[in-house]
Amino acid sequence: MADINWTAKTAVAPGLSERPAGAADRAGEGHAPISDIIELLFFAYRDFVGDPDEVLSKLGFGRAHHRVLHFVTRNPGMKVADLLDILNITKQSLARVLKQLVDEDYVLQKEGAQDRRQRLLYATPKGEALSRKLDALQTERITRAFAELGPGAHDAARRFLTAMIDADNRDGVLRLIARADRAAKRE
Amino acid sequence: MADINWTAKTAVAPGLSERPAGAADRAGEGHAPISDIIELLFFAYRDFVGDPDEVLSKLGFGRAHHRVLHFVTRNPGMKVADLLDILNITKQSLARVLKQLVDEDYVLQKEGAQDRRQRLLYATPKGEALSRKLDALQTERITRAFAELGPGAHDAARRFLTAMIDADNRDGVLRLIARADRAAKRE
DNA sequence: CAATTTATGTCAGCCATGTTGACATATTTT
DNA sequence: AAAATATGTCAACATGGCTGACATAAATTG
Repeated sequence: MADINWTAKTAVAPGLSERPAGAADRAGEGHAPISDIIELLFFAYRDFVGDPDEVLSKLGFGRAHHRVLHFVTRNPGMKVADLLDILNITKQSLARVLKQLVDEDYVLQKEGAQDRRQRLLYATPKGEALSRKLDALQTERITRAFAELGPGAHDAARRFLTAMIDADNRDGVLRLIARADRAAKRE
Repeated sequence: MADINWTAKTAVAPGLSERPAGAADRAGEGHAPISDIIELLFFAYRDFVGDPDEVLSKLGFGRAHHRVLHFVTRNPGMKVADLLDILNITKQSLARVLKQLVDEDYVLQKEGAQDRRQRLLYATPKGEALSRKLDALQTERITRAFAELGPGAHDAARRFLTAMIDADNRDGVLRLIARADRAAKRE
């Protein structure tokens, strides 16, 4: 990850680059514009997905594999159609990465008990281990952030992120998360 | 955008899909695990970048064009090298989208005054207009979220997102944002 | 001044992951 | 028996990352 050294010894803002940033810049006159959130979200997300990417690339996998593995591990026995809805991609796109995960024994598919057309998805122990490893990297970042920010940060972050989701998707997402949390607790 | 109907009439959690979600699920015994943030971030970011994507595709552009146009508009006169550092991509990747933006008169390049090797980047009026339009979509989502959440939400979100950025990048990012904000205010 | 470094551009090709369209197969539903 | 559903698959294409190699002009340095 390269760092940002936008030193700007240009026509625009010459000599400003050595000024310290931080609270002083935000506390000034007026409130900061909303666009700070646009950019912070870009940078935060970039770093957030960057950690797992390094591990994945060593295995010949990419972000797409991570997403599939994550949701399958969190929701054992989910249908292919459910995964497609969550990821919001076509079945052909999913097929490519899913096939690799199945072939390399990270995920397995079981015929549905009630409906034998279904291929229910489960993470193998190998898959669970990788999923845990990848999630641990992201969890570490989040935990560090919350530790810095003090109590209430988790709740604030959750509410902010929830409010950023399309209104008609929010309930589905919360339901998904709640169910997976309950299932995880029962183990 | 498809919605999520993870109905789960499967072996795992039969019949749970009709339960309402929300506060009740979170307020229960113990605190929710961190993984909710992982998933909320995924869904929030997906929707967040989804809005501009629709507009962009009509113009034959993609997300990459948006990013370039956004940062160039916010930081007029920036060097190509600075943009590369911000986006964290190779110059070859940048060249592809930048060339299109220049060819179609959204961005222009001026020779640097002090250093004539530099090609300083500026958005044209056409480019600024598109940038504003795209940013407006994202701003709308953010503003709606903050309105729902009440006062303090903006600050909480900013602090959370900042804390999620790699520590060694944070100052650079904050500096970048602060400078662009000041420049925008002077206009 | 000559040599080197720097800022940028460019060609060529590869890879990951999205897309559309068409079609196949097994199973369930009507 | 017919239709709908869940899933898989083939083929082709687009976007936007990547690497490696090389080119040019301008600035910097010995």
